[in-house]
Amino acid sequence: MAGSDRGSGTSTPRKRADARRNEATLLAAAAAAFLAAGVDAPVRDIAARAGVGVGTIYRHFPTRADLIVAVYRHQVQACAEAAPTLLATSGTPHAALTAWIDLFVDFLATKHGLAEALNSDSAAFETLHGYFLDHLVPACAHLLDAAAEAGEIRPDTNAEELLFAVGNLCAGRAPHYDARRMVGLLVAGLRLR
Amino acid sequence: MAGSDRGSGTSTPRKRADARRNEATLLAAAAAAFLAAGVDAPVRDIAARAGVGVGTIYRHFPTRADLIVAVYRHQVQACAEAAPTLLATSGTPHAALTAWIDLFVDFLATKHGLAEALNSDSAAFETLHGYFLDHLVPACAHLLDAAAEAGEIRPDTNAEELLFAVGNLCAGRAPHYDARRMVGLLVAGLRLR
DNA sequence: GGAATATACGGAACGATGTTCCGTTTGCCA
DNA sequence: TGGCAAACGGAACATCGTTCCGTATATTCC
Repeated sequence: MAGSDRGSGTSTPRKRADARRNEATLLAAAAAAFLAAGVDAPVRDIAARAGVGVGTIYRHFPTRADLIVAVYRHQVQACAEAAPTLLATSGTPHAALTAWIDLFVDFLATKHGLAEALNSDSAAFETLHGYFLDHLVPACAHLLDAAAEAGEIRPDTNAEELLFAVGNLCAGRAPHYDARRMVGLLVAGLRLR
Repeated sequence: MAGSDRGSGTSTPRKRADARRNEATLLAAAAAAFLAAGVDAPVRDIAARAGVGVGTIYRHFPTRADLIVAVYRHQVQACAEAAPTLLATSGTPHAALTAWIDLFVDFLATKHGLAEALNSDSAAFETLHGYFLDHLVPACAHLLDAAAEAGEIRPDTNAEELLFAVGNLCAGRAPHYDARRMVGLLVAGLRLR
């Protein structure tokens, strides 16, 4: 986690100093651009913010998904790690599930275009899709299992599908639309009656 | 509804024959293009299919939303009109609601990109948004009211928000994602327990 | 310290797409 | 039939993602 000059197995020769510097600059620039214009911010804008050419972006982050993942990696990880904690501190598994999904919704709601990108079937976003799924599905499945075992929800619920649905509900904004409430309805629909 | 040469109040002079012909051709071409490539089909493709220049498209349908509305107008109307029928023939209001929403989902699911466009907050799609809302919200509200009155669902449900959520759930496709099931969960969440 | 070399950089260039604009064509009416 | 307003076509412009290659520079080796 802390190491930075080791690749997978075969030793990666270590990148040039300017390359590492640019990568960090680019990450900061992208974060700023995403905040200002959403995750669809034009490549040229990000490059300009970082003071580099567009080629440099593509060299470091071949697809937009790679850049998005790099920018939000820590927040996704934090979200995933919150699941067991919530399960331990909440009254019931269903309460923990609800709280955790709220966390996820809060995360998505503050990133314009992220939910849309997440649910795009474009091949370019497959990496993004995969990253989120790899990290968040196990966390969600854990909560789902606990709630199912406690007899609170129907046992056949698929974590991947649920997260995808939540992502969809968070995509798009409208005057009288509250994604949180709709997600709440969805989670309520999970409950056994 | 059947008249075609009257504007609002001041008499519209009636369009030229070639203009009327092109409009019909364009509608057919757009329908075909939407079917083949989704509602985001390139303007040039539609123009080519119709054998007209791109300028002609913009003259008849200033925004893509106008074109989409024109293409799907009849289906939307049919969907709206199905609501009272379903209410009369279904066992319970909630059953009618479920059936009607299934209808809506089926409609959306067969139009690639429509749900996405519907929930886009882009100003260009405001017309589309408005059209769907104007026609479908009353139909849905009717069913919602009936179900609420029968004590089947929570009475504070907003039709516009619900439809928007259903649209969102239908946007985006993934290997293990079934929009119908998720919509079912959402509607189940409406029920009083 | 001073080349040699691989690495990284910058930005021009290309293709796709939406949108506008204006010279040309054509239906319509007198 | 002549004239004009309506409509047309498609070139032209703007934006954006993506690629590519000549140039610059960090690193290494002597």
